[in-house]
Amino acid sequence: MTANTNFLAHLNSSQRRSVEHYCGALLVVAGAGSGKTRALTYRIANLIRTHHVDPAHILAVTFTNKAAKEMRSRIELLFAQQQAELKFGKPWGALDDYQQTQLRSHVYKTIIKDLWIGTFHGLFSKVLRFDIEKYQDEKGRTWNKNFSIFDDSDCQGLVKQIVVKQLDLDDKKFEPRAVRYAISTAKNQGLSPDEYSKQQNDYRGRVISDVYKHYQDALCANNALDFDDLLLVPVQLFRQNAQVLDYWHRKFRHILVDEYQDTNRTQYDLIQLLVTNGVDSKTFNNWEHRSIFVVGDADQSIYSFRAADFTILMNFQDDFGDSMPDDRTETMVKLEENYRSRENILAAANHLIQHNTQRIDKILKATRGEGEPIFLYKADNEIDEAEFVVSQIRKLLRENPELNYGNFAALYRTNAQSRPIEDAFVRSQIPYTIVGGLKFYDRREIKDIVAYLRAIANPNDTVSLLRVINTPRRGVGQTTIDNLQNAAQQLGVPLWEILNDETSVKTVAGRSSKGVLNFAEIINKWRSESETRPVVDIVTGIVEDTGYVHELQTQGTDEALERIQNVQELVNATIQFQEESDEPSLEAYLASAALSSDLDNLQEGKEAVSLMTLHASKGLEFPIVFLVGLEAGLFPSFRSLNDPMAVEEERRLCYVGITRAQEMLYLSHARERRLYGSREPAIRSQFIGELPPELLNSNLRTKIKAQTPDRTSPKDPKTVGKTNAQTTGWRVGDRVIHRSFGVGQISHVFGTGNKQSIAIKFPNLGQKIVDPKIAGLQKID
DNA sequence: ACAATGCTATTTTTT
DNA sequence: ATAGCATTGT
Repeated sequence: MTANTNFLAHLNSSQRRSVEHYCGALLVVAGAGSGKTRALTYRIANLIRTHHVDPAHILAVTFTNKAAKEMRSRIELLFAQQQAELKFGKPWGALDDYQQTQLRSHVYKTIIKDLWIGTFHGLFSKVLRFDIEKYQDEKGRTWNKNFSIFDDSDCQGLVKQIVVKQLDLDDKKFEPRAVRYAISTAKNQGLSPDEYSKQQNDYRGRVISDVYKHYQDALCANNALDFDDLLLVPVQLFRQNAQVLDYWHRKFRHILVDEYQDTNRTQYDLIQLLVTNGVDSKTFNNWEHRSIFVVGDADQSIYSFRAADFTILMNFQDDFGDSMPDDRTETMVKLEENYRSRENILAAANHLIQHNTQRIDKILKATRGEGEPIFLYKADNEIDEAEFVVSQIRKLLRENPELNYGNFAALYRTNAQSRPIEDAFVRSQIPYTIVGGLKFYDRREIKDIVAYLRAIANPNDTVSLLRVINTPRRGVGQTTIDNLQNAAQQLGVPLWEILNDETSVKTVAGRSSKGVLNFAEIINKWRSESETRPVVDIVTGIVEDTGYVHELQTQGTDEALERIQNVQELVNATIQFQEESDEPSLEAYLASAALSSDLDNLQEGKEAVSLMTLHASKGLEFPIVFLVGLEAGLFPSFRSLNDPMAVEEERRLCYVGITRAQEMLYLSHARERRLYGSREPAIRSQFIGELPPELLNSNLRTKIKAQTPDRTSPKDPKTVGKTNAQTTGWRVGDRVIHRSFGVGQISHVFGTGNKQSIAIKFPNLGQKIVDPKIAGLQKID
């Protein structure tokens, strides 16, 4: 047991309590930089090492694939380090490279391989590969295990088809994007088309529900699922098939969820079902050899647009925990010591976030000394702002030889803001990597090749077939395609059945049949090859047989050249996939491609400045951070301005940004910014005024002073009188009327007295959390 | 069947 | 500003 004591030694008491948690429920409220990844990885190691839990019984959910990868590798290292002592009697560092690799690969085979670590989407798409054939939806629709995963643009295309072609509606009035979003929201609330339909009583709602039905038909016809289905289908399957649920419930005895504040309803349902085997959480109490361990920070909840709901985190104590107050509870631990940022940075972050009304009370405690003041730069325009970033990077590099480009990050609200910064970096020859924006797998050429792969894996995937039936050009035009599709529809068979039948093609396609037949032949050839050959071979084979790269070469433009490069990168990606994956099937590759994000490719240790959105920066840290574009309407986004809860989310986003910084933080805003091509005047963000002025240095003469009144200040006339009459007495179930949201029903009450906030469900707006002191609430009897 | 031209929405954030 | 889209022309 010496190894154990050793390994728990460098943890503080809260971390230690988390790591040593064995059975039952535990909520770890983990502030930014408080060592939550360490808590998670150590706990998994401790379950296996101390409690002899079989790795195959552990399910760990992360927010990104990158986090999953990192978690695996950290756990691997922990075990490898232990075994270094056991097998070689030496500390890890004293081993040579060969011994290290040998140990790591041994650990991988015996432990890591069996752990289920991944994102919700990744993990449950894997579950579906096993069990989707046991699922049937309310209309009897079924899927098989070769299902395709449709990305956002595939889905939007489907919706557009339905709106315009099938229902003959105006796509100005029913924007595919908006309709798709509505369907997605319905799915995230766990509503099937029928259930959704029942809730609609206006025209628009009924149309959307109609589109939703057709949309499900289309997905089914393609044997395809969208992102939301990857979670919703397992929930429905678990509910309709007790044996399937029981199997996974027995398998996943220890469940860990990271970033719990950003889970949505469906994700919660999955966790709830797996933990309790379908029993109500409140009556469930069989925690023998079983645990649920979630880590999160309500202050970092920034995905409500994706239906994330941090009240799920705030309800954890009632759902799974002992519901005791904070000072007596056994099922919650707070990690409040911050090991990342300097005190000045933390003070700014703490100060800012206290402007929010709805949060779990928590403050980050500094452990690393005061540090430099925060610097605020007021730029003339976005170009000046970018040049400021450049000049500071140069200055800091000059003055601090230990720094390199990799220690810097520039964070912004929207992807479009990267442009001027990129331009400035190019001019100044500063190396940079940009994370996010256009994803690798969103590039046209990559989507083309992947469409071939999808069509090969899943003959019913008509969307993919249509994408590439004439790519590269093989003389198959729109009329031919229409004829083929009509034929398929008349016969009630998937398009592929027509393409695969020579006589049909010749009758329907006439002169164009040569191209169609050639296409079908290529698909057939590689479909049979795919049974034995690895994914790389299929990719290179497709590229070769279709003349895809050849066509690009004849074009010879710069753009074409870049596309060729990207195709080569795809080949490399498949090789890498094969090396890293323990199940290198075509289906598994396609799943990983569909669910991968650009973020996953961020290599640390590369000497380049990182550029990314604030959302993408969650979970990362950098010695020096530039937070740019702090302007009203940009950050906070103009879409949030009339919704107090949305502004709170923007503020949390700002909090996330600030807490990425370890040593130094630079904030900037421009007086004038180019937007859509024209210059627009800009005023600085309210968030700047919410930071403590004494921590800020600035290039301005005028002293910065707080201009926004403190919302909870008793000087605010609205908060006096009116509210004192009704600060207490809010109860779940009460019907209330809200100044701007209308009538709703209270679904939850958080906290007591002055710190109270309440969640209200509004029939059309969903759930909102409001501060009763400022919301102008009235109870209706 | 395909190229060229003009029009338009796009900008919140992403698994 | 610009890329992707739709409509038009060859």
